[in-house]
Formats: sequence, structure tokens, C-alpha cells
Amino acid sequence: MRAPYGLNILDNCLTCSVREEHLFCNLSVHAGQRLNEIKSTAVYPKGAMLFIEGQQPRGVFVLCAGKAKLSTSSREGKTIITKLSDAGDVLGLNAVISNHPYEVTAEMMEPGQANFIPRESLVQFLKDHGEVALRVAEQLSRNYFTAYDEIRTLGLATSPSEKFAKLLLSWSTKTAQNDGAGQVKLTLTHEEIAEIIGTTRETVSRLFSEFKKKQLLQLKGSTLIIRNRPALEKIVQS
Amino acid sequence: MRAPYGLNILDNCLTCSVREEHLFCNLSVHAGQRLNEIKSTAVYPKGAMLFIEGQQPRGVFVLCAGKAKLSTSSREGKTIITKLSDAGDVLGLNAVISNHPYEVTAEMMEPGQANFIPRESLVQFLKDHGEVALRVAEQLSRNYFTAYDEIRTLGLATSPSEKFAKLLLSWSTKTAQNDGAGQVKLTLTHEEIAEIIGTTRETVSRLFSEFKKKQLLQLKGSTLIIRNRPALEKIVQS
DNA sequence: TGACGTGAGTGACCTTGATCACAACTGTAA
DNA sequence: TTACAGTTGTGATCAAGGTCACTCACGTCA
Repeated sequence: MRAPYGLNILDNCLTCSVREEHLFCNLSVHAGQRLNEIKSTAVYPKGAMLFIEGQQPRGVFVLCAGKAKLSTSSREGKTIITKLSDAGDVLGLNAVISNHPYEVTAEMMEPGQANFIPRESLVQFLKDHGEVALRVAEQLSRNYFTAYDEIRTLGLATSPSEKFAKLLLSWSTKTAQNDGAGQVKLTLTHEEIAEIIGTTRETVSRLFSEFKKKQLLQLKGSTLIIRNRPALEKIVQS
Repeated sequence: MRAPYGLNILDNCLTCSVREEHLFCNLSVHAGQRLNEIKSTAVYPKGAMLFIEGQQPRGVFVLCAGKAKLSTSSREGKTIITKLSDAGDVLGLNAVISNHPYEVTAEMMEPGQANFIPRESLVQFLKDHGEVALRVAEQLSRNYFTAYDEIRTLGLATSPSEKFAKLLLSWSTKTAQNDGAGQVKLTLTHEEIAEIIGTTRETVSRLFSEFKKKQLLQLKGSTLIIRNRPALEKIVQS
């Protein structure tokens, strides 16, 4: 089955197959059926906006395939990327639960697929299935801790090098549990990295040069290799 | 009835009397009774630590009287204050729900009183009373939005003056709905203000001078008067 | 009354990173 | 191939704040 944008549609985009500990996993049969009724699946091209900061919350999106970036902008156009999401993540949950406008913009960074659950249906679903509400609370507090970590990074780490090192480490711990050296596929532009750590493109460029010279990292094409993890950890220090 | 620290014990420290929209308000009779059984009340002196960043979550504290500051520190000793809490606030909820260590330190800024609900009891209570779990979810998402606002402030506002102006406005909107001029009792030291906006004590001092010179604010003893709100709003711009 | 501690104001200096301005490099489409 | 847009590397400049080092003001306590 072929979808637009050269993507294969996943016949059964159940998030459980993607991530075991997931919000909507291991539900009772009845709850699972109900969930299947209220969700709908769609395919998105690169650059598609799932939702935009300030919009009234229409519902949540459960990413099945592809990556998305979550960002906020100031009026002057300065943008910060607050999170990179991939398959299994639930987007827009906070806004939907509290019925506040979406606090971020969610943009697909590559073609992907997502399940959509409208707000009304979800809220009703949670009222009918109290046991899932507690799961939602847990997910929300996980979101909170992620946000809190962001605060620590932005508020406590003074220099861009510190934040950059922290970012590199967070990448390599996520992926490189297999071998010690830590290889990461680098899919972001310097501009985007700058928006994550809150600095300018030029500074990111200089940081790459500096870290390469200090043998902290190495670049092979678009593959990033962490060369000296302890040194990076020493830079972080928070 | 006299308590230590020169504080009168509130005989009935029900949070509902403090804040109507509160988490544990308007419960069913049964739930209310149960809650009364599992909570305990205590009085704290100025400087008392309700809990400390990194500790295993013992339970939540519902502030009845007094103010508390929530803060995080880096290893090098740099500290940021992330929130000032007062009567009615629930502290430690995120940690308790997700069973992560407390992400902040909660310190009493003045003598006060709080209800304590142990973790185990609260979790059991929420399991027994599913309707309250959804309330908790809402509260968590409110916490999340507060955190998110902090991220926006730290990440998007570049200059200390911008953050300072934002802080001043947040103070005056909360208190001065009565008259336009905006009077606030200033209880924080410059040091503490610096920890809120992420700068140094000296810079805060200079900001006060600068804003006074520009007729944006005025100080009468420890009373802060906002003189030119539109100008402050123009400085914020985010 | 004086000693002490804490908080506040202010000047001098100096590092850091933002900004501007190009040049070099990449891939893609014509 | 050329043309072009998007990305990256790098130097020169500059202003904003952090840091340091004081002094002053105001309390409390002995």
C-alpha cells in the first residue's frame, strides 16, 4: 500500500508495537476498541504542521512514523526548539487536557504518519475509563520533567559550550547503548541546533570546530562520533 | 491557640477556604472524609525546607499559610528560583505522581503552615477516587504550562531588562487588579530577584536604578509602584 | 554605644558571544 | 555543465553583562 510522499502506510499503526510502555497500551479490550473507534490516521509530508502555537486544541496526535519538532517563537521571530519527537510520542496532550491553546508548534521534520484523537472524544474516553486517566497523569508529569530539564539547561548552564555538550551527550546516550564510541546520525542543521541550545548559528559552527580540534567529537559525512565522553561530561557540570 | 514561631495555628486549614478552584475542593463527602484522615498538619519556621531537590518523594504539601520558594541549583552553586508559592498551592505533586525524586527544593520564606499527604496514601486515594485523578491531571498540566512559560522567558527573552520587566508585570497583574497604579509589597532581596531572572545581584541593582530613572517604577520603603505599565510591556515584547 | 552581618549601590575592567559580512561548499533542478 | 538556494566556515567588530572590589545604609545583638 503506497501513500503520498513516498511513504508506506503502516497498516496497523498501533503505538504499542512502537513503544511498550506507551500511554494507550495494554488497555482493557473494551477500552482498546473504543480508542480504535475515535482515532483516525493520516499521513503528513515533511514540513507539515500538526498544530500551531496559540491554536485552540483540536486533539492529540500520536506519532506512528517520522520525526517532529516542537518549537515556540517570540514576536520578534526568535525561535526555540523545545523537543524532538519520534514514533510513539503523544503530541498536544497538555493543551487538550487543560483546554489551553497549544503551547508549541509541531512540525514534521520528515514524512510521517500519526493517529489523531479529537479532544471531545478523548475527554469523554477518559471519563469513561478512569484507569487511563491516571496513566495520562503520569504522562503529563513526564512531560513536566522534560520541561523542567529544559529550564535547568536554559537557566543554569551559562555558556553555549555547556549546553552544546549536554545536547551531544543526550543524543549519544539515547542511541549508543550498543557500543561505547557513540555514533549518531546528524539530521539537524546548525541553525536548528542553535535553536535548541538558544544561541546563534555561527556559534554552533564555531563549537563544532572547537570540539573537533579538542578531539571531543568527529564527523564522518553526517555521522557524528563522540570521541571523548568524559571530557564532555566535565564540560556539562550541572 | 499559639504555635511555635509566633504563628497562630489555623484550626481548620482547609484549602477550600483559601482557593475555590482548588484540587481537593468540592469532593464527595466520602472522599473528603478520607482525605482528612490521611492528611496531617504542621507548622514551619522561616527557612524550613519542606523537601529538597533529589530526595525521594515522601508526599505532597498543601500550603495553608506562608510563602515558599521553589528552586534548583547546579553543582557549582548557581541557583534559580522557579516559582514562588503561596497559600493554596500544592507542592511536590509531580514528583509524587511519577515517583521521581523531587525536582526542586521548597523552602519557606516566612513562617507558615501546611498539610502533608504521604505518597502511598495519596496514590491509593486517587485509585479509589478516579474522579479526583482527572483533577490531578488538570493540575499537572497547569504546572506544565507554568514551567513552559519559564522556558519561554529563559529561552526567548535575551536581555535581563526584558526578564525584569516581565517579572514586574507578573507581580502587578496578580495583585493590583484593584487600582491601576499597581502597588506591590517587595519582599525579595535583589539576590533572590537575580535568581528568578537568571542574572547577578549587581545587574538587578542597576536595573532598579535604570527603571527608576526612566520613571518606570518607584520605591516607597518596601512598596514597589509601577509608574509606566505600557512602557514595561513594550520592553517585554515576547 | 559600637561591632557585626546582610543587603544595596556603583565604578572599572574584561570576557563572551551576538552581529555583520563574506567566502566556500553542498545538492538539486534546469 | 551552469545556476541557484540552502548550509556551513570564519574573520572583524562591538556592546552587554559578569566579575571584582569597594563603600554605604540599616538592622540586630551584646
